[in-house]
Amino acid sequence: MATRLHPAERREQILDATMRLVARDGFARVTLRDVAAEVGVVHGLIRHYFPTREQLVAEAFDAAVRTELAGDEEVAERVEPFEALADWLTTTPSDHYFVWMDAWSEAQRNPELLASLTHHHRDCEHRLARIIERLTESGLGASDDPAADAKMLTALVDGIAVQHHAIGLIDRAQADRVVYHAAEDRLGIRPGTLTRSRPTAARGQWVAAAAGGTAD
Amino acid sequence: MATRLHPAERREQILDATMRLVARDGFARVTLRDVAAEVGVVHGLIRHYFPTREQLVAEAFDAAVRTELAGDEEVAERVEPFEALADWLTTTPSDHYFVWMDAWSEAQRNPELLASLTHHHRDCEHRLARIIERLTESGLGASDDPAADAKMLTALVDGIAVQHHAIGLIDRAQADRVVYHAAEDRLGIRPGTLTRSRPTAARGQWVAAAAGGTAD
DNA sequence: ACTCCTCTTGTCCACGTGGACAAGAGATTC
DNA sequence: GAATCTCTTGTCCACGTGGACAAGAGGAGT
Repeated sequence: MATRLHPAERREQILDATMRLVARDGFARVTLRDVAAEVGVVHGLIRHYFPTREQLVAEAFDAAVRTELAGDEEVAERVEPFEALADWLTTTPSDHYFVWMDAWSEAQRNPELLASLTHHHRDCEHRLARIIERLTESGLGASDDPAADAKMLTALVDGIAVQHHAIGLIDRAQADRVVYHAAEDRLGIRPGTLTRSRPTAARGQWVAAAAGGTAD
Repeated sequence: MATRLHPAERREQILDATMRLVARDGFARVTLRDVAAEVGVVHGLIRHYFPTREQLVAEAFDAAVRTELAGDEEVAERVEPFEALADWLTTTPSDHYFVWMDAWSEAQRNPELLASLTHHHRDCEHRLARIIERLTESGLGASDDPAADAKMLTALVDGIAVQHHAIGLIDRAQADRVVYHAAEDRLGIRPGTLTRSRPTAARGQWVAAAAGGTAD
């Protein structure tokens, strides 16, 4: 039925399909048969590429985040620090955050996923620390301890994302305001400097807009 | 087999058992049969009390949080503001946070759970705002907008909890430090004033210590 | 044309799932 | 003591699950 693909392509196709389903249904609810149906093959084939369901979802998460973050670092180095900072603080689209939140709880039962999560979280934090360093170097802001400030702001962004995306307690504008305000305060930036520059979800989304949910 | 209980007792027993399992396995993995086995009854009985699995877990979460928070408000009003603040910011035990994190992602697929989550999150935030008000009234701190500061600190605490409990990126001391420092900074409190007073998890835990995990 | 080799399929299994339901057990009421 | 009501049980169902496996399909290399 399905035309024969190069193994690498097929693999990637499976990982993509997996993430699409994880974004919609959560890690725990994605079955091999769902993934197979999404790809358009028989469920036995999924097992041919990934020995267990756990490995499949962990690898899919890792690949997806890797893709999501690819190139961001170079972009962040090129644009001016304020824009890089504002982007870092606010541009993660909603469906990506659902996956992160789900990963937080799923990681307790999936060591591979935990490892991936730890690695990428640390990576994101380092990137923010680098932006803060550039900010300090160029005299646009001040930070005694970029790593500590990055850690605090990372936590704040995650917590605000929960309030916005998961609980729906605040809208996007409020979420931006809280985060920008805290960053300006913490980094000695004149209030009102940080603004959202990129439109939401400039990067590719996992869940097609056709699925019916709003993009934000 | 199981001795006959008053309906209300039996109900509560089922809700307790459910939360114990949710804390261990996550919302998505708790089955009616698991709950029945935990209580020591037949799985049909669970259905007698709760028509669907969704309602069971949502109600269990609601009841558990209600119990967890009961009395805290009165305590917070009695003790001095610094202690109330420090307690609010840091005393939630690990297994409780696992449940909260799990609820964040589960809420996307369980409207009742979302409603409960929204309600309790708002409640927690209000309680913190009240503590901040008392702080300002007594001249121990300053806040132009207690609600906004409470929102920001709530988000920070949640985000730090993710880094500590879920990802294991930082230890408890670091987590405390970040949160206390941010609160002191935000509320005009002299650095180093806030300290952890209560031992961890003074309140009842959902997962027995005998389960093997550390209490923190 | 032939042989490999890997991708791909279809089918099988034992098991667990949420849900349904009739029958039984216990207390309460009359 | 009999009727009633609700809690409780055991058993049944159709379905979906992860996993296993033999057989087939289709290129690549010779």
